[in-house]
Amino acid sequence: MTLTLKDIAEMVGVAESTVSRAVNNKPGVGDETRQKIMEIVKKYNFRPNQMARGLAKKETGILALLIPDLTEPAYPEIIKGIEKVANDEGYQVILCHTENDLEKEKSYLQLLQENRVDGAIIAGGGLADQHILNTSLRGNNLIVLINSLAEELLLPSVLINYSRGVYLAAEHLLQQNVDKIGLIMGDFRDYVESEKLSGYQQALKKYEVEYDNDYVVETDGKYEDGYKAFLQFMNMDDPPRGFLATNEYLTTGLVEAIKGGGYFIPGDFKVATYGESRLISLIAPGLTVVSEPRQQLGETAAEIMIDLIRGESPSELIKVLEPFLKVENKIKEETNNG
Amino acid sequence: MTLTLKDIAEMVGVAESTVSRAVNNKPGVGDETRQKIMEIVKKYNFRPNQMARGLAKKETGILALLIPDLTEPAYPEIIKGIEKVANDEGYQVILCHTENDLEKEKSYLQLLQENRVDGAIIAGGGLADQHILNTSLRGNNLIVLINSLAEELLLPSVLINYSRGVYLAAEHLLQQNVDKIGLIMGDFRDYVESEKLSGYQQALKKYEVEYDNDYVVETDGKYEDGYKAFLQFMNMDDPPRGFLATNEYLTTGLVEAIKGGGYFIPGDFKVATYGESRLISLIAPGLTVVSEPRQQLGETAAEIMIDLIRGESPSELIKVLEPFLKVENKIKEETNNG
DNA sequence: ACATTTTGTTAAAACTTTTTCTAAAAAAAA
DNA sequence: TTTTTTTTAGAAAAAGTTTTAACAAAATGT
Repeated sequence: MTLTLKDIAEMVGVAESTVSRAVNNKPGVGDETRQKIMEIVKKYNFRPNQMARGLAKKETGILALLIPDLTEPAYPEIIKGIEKVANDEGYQVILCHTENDLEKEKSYLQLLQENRVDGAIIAGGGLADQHILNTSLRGNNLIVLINSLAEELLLPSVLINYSRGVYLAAEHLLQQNVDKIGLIMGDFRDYVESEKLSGYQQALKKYEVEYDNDYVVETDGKYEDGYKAFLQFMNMDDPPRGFLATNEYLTTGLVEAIKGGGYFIPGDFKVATYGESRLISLIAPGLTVVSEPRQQLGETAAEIMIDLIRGESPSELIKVLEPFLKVENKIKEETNNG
Repeated sequence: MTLTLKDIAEMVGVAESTVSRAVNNKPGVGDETRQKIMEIVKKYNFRPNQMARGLAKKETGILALLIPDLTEPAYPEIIKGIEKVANDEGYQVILCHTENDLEKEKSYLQLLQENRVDGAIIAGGGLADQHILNTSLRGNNLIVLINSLAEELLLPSVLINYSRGVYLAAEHLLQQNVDKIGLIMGDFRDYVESEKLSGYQQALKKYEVEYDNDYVVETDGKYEDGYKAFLQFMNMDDPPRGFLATNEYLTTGLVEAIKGGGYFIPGDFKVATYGESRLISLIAPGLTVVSEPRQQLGETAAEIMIDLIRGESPSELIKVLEPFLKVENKIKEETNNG
């Protein structure tokens, strides 16, 4: 049998409201009364029923976290960050694995409507944006986005400075006198990928290297695409001496193709990749990696969420975190000017 | 403004209890009354407040899922299975990332006490067992274990037949006339690992190959350990021509060492590994893999949990699922007898 | 036609906590 | 000492749903 406030009130011989105040560390309870109550609370390890509390306070203490794909290496770290902040502030996190399925996403967002959660953090977006408009999720419903934008809806977002990340990686290659860099990317229409391309172009411009479309391939972002891209590049008259791939799948394929061709990294080819992962560090420990502060990404999103819940509007609607470069496992200081 | 049962009752002109019955598809409501109610419910997209419902029914509709480490490749799939069943049955899953931290685990288990969750599924166990005894989590508290055992506590468990998995892999190697198999393992004291060793021994016995301790190495289960193990084996007078590693980290290290030595798989060495993963399939697509029904593992655990919640005791306390062999990406029929 | 069962519905109680209002007691100020 | 203020505590209402008991109306059986 779990005790209730009422039980404790009876035991101590006070009113329930007094026990409630004592348990919640609120003023209005005398010292000896408080002590007597807390003694019993401790003895029986009493914890207030969260359902009742939720009903009374119109809060649940639960956040929904919508994730499209748990196997993406970035998510466990992001989740960790969110959980950390949320738990520290007394919130629990419900995991909602959407698998890029609109229906699932839709049904998860209903949790908000049912007052089951105090807010929803949506990672990886894409589907969400247009969708949220159609649902009744407006006004007082609390949503924070990770890695996607919905400015028209005035939803807060936490992002990485993708273009800066690719800029740093390209710059690093250029500084090693690799002037022809093969860029292997995912879908251009994706906001994140388009930002990355822009970073590449900025770096070339800065180092006065002419941009040449032939050195950029757009792919589906899979392992095979990275592999094929290398072979394609090697058929060029003037093949690149360095490569930059924008996700771990592409990079893995690329590296395997390079190794398969009997070449060595970084002796024969310099390779940089966007995004850290165990896969990458195992396959090619010497790679230059653009590292994102993923845990911080999650922490920031959770902080904004909790601020929103508490009625404080965030200082900035869109928060951009800076990536940094890890050159062969050593962290490189971010240079300001070349 | 979100509507309540009361609002709808007023609109239709019936009592709240009638609306409640209609919404929950319960008997005792006339056909036209039911229809009138459901019309309004649909029109305003009414959803009952889960806090109030939880309070009244003494249920939350939420399950806690304790996971030690999200980056382990098995967990996303297990989680998927749990979520699937849970959601189908109207439950949400709270993700509790314990990071093998006793304190975190402890605090998460308090969720049960606070009536925040209807039950907890604990994956990977280890810490939990002794611990649960000390907490007040006995009697009516609902716990299901995944990949660990706590028979003394009579907690239901869902397991994989680890020994059978390793048996199948070893058998496959033996059938290819690899009679010396280098077995690279994690910590023997771990129940799971000890089971795997037993499977290896069973296979040798079956094929009348003498067990030799020199061909078995116990390690910390990391990448480097797999790498070093290969070098160690190659220093033997009669090195193995085949290897069996019991997790993906060991396997990755092993494979890299083999490749690094200029050897080929499966030409020079046959390699089998326990547990599928993207890493493995990318690095060495030709490996023989012991594949676990991970999603089913999650589904089964969730099913047992929900049965328990509904007051049905599970048919068997310990449920063991069978792994199967994937020989170079082709699923091999499980043979009954050699 | 009467007793009995079934059906449809309501009113009230329950679930536990928080909050607001109010009364009493204690402390401080006049 | 009296008045005012502050502190402490209780009683009651509110949160939104489900559940129970109660009751009337309708249907069935005799």
